[in-house]
Amino acid sequence: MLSRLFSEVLPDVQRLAADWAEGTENEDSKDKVGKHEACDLDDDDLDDPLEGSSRAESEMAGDDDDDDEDDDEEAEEEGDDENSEGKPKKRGPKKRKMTPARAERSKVRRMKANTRERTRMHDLNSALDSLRKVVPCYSKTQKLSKIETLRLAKNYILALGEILRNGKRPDVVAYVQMLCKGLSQPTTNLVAGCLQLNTRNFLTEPCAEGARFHVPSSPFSVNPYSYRCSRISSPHYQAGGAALNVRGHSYGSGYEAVYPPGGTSPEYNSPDYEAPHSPPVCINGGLRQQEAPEADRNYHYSMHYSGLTTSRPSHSIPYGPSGARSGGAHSENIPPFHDVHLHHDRAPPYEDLNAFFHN
DNA sequence: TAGGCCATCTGGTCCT
DNA sequence: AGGACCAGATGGCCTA
Repeated sequence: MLSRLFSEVLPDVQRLAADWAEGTENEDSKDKVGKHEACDLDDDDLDDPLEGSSRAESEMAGDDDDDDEDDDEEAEEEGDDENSEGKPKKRGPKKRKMTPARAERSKVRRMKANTRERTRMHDLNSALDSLRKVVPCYSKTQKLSKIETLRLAKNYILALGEILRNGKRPDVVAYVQMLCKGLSQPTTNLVAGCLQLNTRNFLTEPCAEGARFHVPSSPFSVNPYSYRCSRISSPHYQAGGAALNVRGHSYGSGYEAVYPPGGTSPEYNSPDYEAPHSPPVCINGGLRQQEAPEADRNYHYSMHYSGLTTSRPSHSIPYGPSGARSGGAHSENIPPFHDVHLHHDRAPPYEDLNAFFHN
């Protein structure tokens, strides 16, 4: 599975990087001119505040690539190292005067370095985009942030590892719990929505009956942080979690656990599964409860993903068009599914999970 | 307006 | 020497 993942991702990354290199070459040079001038001015005009520091030294070292045309400058620079101001003479390489020629070379070097760095970061972002496409849910319009993408990918790998290790069909609830460990509330909702789970169900029902997979320090039970993710905490993602406030509020009614039809008790036993290093899921952090309009609340429809229909009615959770769960005492805002996909537009979650065993 | 996220620039360090 | 990688700084954009 992992090898498949890598074999899928790597070509994508390479292709995307190549595409980008082609497509943005001109853009880059344009960009360079505009933005770098200011920086280059800094280089040339700013007095170095770190006199005698490593920065000054490195600058000197960087200037060692002087060609012959600087040789004639050496003589006049010799005198500069004499401590004309009475300061103790500095050790190490002599600081050379920033002649126009040297400044020009320094500028060129810096521009080249900047371009490389930009390219590198773009490649990194391309790789992240590829990663976004292979983690359990993917939205074209609401991208997961970088950090959330990495967290989700980590959880995904761990979850797949659990599945392989146990060799058993997992419980969807526990599976989603694993996926969402340490993720922000909006991301949690996104993933849960992708997997056709009511977020709150697994928030409030941490384990199916008999499940051994328990998150010891479950991020769903306590939220010491208020972690907010502006990128995906857009109105689309105003989450049901907002209604679930762990800080002394009770939200007992209206919750129904959603278990897979005929789902077996999960046998997760994951001692290796580390507690989240990142701010755990935010139950109410920064998210307002959004009550769906009455019309929405009364509007039922089966979730439909692009190219995906659920064959299991009991997995179809009635949601309003705005994502609000209908018919309940609470609203449940779920991401807009028209552009949210299980990666590769695969089958519904349970078929998805089954596929893990048959690969 | 504050905070999160991001792109970019920059200098330092390490490696080839 | 030059490139890759990294982390800090900065400013812009977006959302609550």
